Amino acid sequence: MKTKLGIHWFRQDLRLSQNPSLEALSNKVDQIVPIYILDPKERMGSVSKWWLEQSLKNLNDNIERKNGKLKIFEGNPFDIIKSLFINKNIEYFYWNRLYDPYSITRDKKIKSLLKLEDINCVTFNGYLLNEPWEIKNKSGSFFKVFTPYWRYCNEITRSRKHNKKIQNIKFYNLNFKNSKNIQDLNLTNKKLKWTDKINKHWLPGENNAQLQLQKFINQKADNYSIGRDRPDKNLTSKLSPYLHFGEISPIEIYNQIRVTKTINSENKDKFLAEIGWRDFSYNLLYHYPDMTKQPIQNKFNKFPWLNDNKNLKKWQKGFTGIPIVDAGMRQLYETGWMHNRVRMIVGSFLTKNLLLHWKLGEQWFFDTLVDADIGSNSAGWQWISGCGADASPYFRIFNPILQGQKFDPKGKYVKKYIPELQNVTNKFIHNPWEMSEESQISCGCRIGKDYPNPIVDLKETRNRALSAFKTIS
DNA sequence: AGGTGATTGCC
DNA sequence: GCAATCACC
Repeated sequence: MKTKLGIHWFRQDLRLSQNPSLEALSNKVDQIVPIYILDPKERMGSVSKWWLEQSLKNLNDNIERKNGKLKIFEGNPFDIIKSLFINKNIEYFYWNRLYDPYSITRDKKIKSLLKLEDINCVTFNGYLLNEPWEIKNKSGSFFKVFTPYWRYCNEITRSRKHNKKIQNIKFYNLNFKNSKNIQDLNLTNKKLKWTDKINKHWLPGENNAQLQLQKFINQKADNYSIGRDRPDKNLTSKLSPYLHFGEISPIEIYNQIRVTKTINSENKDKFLAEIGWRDFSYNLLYHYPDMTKQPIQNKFNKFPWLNDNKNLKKWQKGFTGIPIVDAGMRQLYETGWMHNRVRMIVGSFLTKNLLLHWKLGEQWFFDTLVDADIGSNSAGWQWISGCGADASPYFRIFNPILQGQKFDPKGKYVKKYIPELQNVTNKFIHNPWEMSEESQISCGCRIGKDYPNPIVDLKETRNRALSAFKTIS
């Protein structure tokens, strides 16, 4: 009897557990041929490439434990997929959907190709809690504000039935002459020392994603509601990169958190809402496919952004003279990640105080974050810069001194990433330029020499931003 | 998912 | 003198 074969195309679903496409395919075929295609046209940042390489290795290890091998390709997915069926006995081709405009267009074409070739092609949602096109408000439109969006989505996600699937995936090692090894993809630049540093901070892969979730549930979730805002404490889940690469399913996270009795409802609700923000971002991106490049409020096309490459560079490398901003930017560059509270602060500083275009921030974050994700990243930048769907401009000009004092009261976070400020007293840790000359000398930090003066005046630039907003409203 | 400046309320 | 509160940005 002929063995029935099907291909599962791995994309941002680099996991074997709770993978709807894999589960459905297992019920249709005897053995699954797992493939991954590196699509050079897909936007991917430097740090993401590093993560991807690690994650593919981990996935392949898990597949090899089940006697298969992840087949890797590089190039235009349409052409590669077309070539896979030549002289091969493959009847099924399944994948989990992606929701960014590039993937949607690309995958549509591939789906019609497979139809022509008479291959059974079915796709699944393994990436979001809900399909963006299914979520509508009472007037039949999509939501533009998070709170009502989440009230609705949380309810339907909660009341949905979740069947625990029993895994019995059988892989098959099928040979293709155009397949490659992971290292042939050249995802990491060996000359670049940058990713060596990231290495120390992260363990990519499905197995580690599960450990990370358990660690969050057991050690952090109890203090999440208040603790999540404190960059000086390690109380966030750090699941974002795993979610981006699909090393863990958002539905699984949602359900596990929901059923854990030891987490009180306030902490649960706050955390689930963060998972909700991720879906909300894709809800926006689905309905505003130009969102990565164009402001959602088009009056922002007239906004008087400044052109100042020097200030941009100082922001990127963490030399603005504002401690909480610099600490955040240095954390990002060093670890590939930044605490969310600080992301908002540095975003507000770039777009409001420096008056630099939010796209510049979007690009830098996309290149340097381990969790760089088209949806969350562009939605976040539009939100903080005030051109997003629900933004009101003056509402989000953060005062980085107050933010620092409130969320990093002892300057522990600032000192961790800015050694120059090591011996500055609590009183001045977020505004060191206000120290007397004697204090500067006695704490070994002369402002303007050991650590820069603020590159802009906070009060002045706040007012400048407000008048800039007036010119377009 | 804020900030500012003015006013009020309290010592 | 100062913290809490509010209206407005």
